[in-house]
Amino acid sequence: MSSAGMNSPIRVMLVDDHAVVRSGLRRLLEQDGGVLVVGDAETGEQAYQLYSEFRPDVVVMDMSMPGMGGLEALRRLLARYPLARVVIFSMHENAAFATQALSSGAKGYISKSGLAGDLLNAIREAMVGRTWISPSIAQKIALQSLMGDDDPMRKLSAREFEVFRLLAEGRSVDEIAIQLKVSQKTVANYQTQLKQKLGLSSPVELVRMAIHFGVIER
Amino acid sequence: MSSAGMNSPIRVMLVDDHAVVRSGLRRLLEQDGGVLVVGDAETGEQAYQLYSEFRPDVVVMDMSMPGMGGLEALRRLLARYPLARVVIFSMHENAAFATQALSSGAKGYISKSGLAGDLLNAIREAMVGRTWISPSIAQKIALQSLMGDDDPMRKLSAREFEVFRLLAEGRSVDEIAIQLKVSQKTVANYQTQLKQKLGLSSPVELVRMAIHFGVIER
DNA sequence: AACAAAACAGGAGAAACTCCCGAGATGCTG
DNA sequence: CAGCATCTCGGGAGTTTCTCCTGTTTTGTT
Repeated sequence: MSSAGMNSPIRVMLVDDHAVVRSGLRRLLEQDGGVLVVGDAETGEQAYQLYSEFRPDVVVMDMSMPGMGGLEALRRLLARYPLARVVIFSMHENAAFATQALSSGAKGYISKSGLAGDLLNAIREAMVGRTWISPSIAQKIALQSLMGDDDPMRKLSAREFEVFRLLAEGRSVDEIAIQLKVSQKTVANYQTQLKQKLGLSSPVELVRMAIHFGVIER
Repeated sequence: MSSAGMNSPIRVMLVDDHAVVRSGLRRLLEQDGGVLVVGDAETGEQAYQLYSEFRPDVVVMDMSMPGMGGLEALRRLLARYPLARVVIFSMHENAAFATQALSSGAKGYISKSGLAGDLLNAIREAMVGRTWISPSIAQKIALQSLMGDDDPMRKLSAREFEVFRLLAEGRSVDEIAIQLKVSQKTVANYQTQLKQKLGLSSPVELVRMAIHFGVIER
């Protein structure tokens, strides 16, 4: 990182659907961290539109947002602005999500339940092109890649994972089709593929697997 | 209960698929409790066949057994021998199962994680025709019947509950049909009814409800 | 005995899923 | 950059699975 303290601050854009969270983060980052929050957005769509206006160095994005959701937003943003540096800030203390986010191109994955310093670390690292992961999550990923407890979730493509998640949350095929703006046919086909890839025979097993790997709560 | 201590022991039959558990229980009951274990069985089917041979005063039966399972075994046993006194001995610290067992005619519902004395209590009470429930479970049932947290599970008949449980565990309709020795048609129909009674629209919600009420783990 | 509830299952049509295929996009990799 | 693999997306056609309705038989209750 560029040596001492008198540098110009890192320009950050916050994306989170909860206004209070955004305010809190802004306060936190600006007071503690040599960061300037140049703008924020409530949804992935908005982030996508405002990115070119704010021109942030780093985007800090919540993962669970209404609408397209963080993962989808991440991928679209990167598709349009390949040089964007995005740090995912998630409530999911969970390897499956992290893997997905990172392999979709995120520069960091930070758990909301971690320390404030972690987020700053991630932002600073992202700024210089490196990747930073919450220690607790790094631990989990490392562990499960060492153990044979191999997460079948990693075999899923981004889109597949998305469909998997939505299915597990109880959305119907039609709802998902609408949300992702594709045909029911496509979603139905994804569903079939998922069952194959994960070795599932019933929708019920899908849910249980999702719960087991922490993709959904409860 | 018949006054003092010099009575002939209570004749008990143990039904549990784990041999070690049976041995342990036998030891426990015979040493501490004025009980004579006159026989045991590993499955519901076996219990059904051996009942008339052993003629126990009380049957102590595990609830989660392979094959037909404890609930089914209980109901068949009682169908054939209406005077049988059965105490259910379960790993499920859980009101839904208890309610089902009791309303199927069990004389007691004891949690495996409870005290040894509870089981003896239940056996002695069953012997004289009374019903005994683990205090912790009694608490739960009492609480939820006082609170409006009304367990929709109680609206299910025994058979419905069974099908519900198996579905939630991820069994397919066909598997269930075979296991319960009924047609797929019947199971499919139960499934539809369940969704209606419980207000479920997707298999996913079924699993979640099952987890919420402790019918399945995780 | 009469009645209600539960268990069981068939038929017919609707909905959902599977399997197969192919087109267009993107991304590596030699 | 050409070639090959992967991903995304969806149509067609057939199969399976649900749903809704109906009816019989058993069981339990008053």
